[in-house]
Amino acid sequence: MSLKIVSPESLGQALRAERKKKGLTQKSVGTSVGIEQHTISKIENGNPGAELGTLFRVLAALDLELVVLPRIKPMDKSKGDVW
Amino acid sequence: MSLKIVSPESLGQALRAERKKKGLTQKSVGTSVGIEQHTISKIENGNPGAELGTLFRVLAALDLELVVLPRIKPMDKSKGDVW
DNA sequence: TTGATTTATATCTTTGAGAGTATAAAATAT
DNA sequence: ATATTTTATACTCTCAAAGATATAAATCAA
Repeated sequence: MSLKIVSPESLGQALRAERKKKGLTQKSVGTSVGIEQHTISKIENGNPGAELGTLFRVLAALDLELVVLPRIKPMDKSKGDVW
Repeated sequence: MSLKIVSPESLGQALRAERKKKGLTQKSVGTSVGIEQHTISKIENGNPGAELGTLFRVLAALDLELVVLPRIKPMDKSKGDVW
């Protein structure tokens, strides 16, 4: 269901969740696209220095794609917002 | 409308489109989140070595977020697929 | 067309990523 | 509980990102 991804940390969480959902290991994912297991580990743990090239290889391995959306201001019901 | 983003190139295109939609310059975007103009230029031009930290700063500057989705297999009408 | 703004390139420096390899720690299975 | 698998860390090496600064090239406006 892919919640808001706004940081290397939340991205890492999403990637790990998708990988587990598919029953894959960091090693198998890495091997399928030529990336070391330790690199996958670091990305999933929120490494902000990870490279875009690496990210997209992981996405390819998991058969995922990205979408860019306007940030959704999380509604605060106490403020009486109506959506 | 944010098409499939599956590479540093397509990501760069999306970022550039969103920035222009908001009428901002690479410099203003960079300044707002502490990134050099030339760095924004490289990301928009598909630099695969760009860092995730940099990407999310740009997204913050543009008030955008990411979503991870399963890759949509582009339908081939000639194959008689029905969706 | 000219002048100004915006974007692309370039150099030098510092810093860290990822490959390759190894191993420790944690999680899973038997 | 113990063996096995998976994930996290560590170290060296090479390479390039981004900062800082400058300038060329392209785009836009008067």
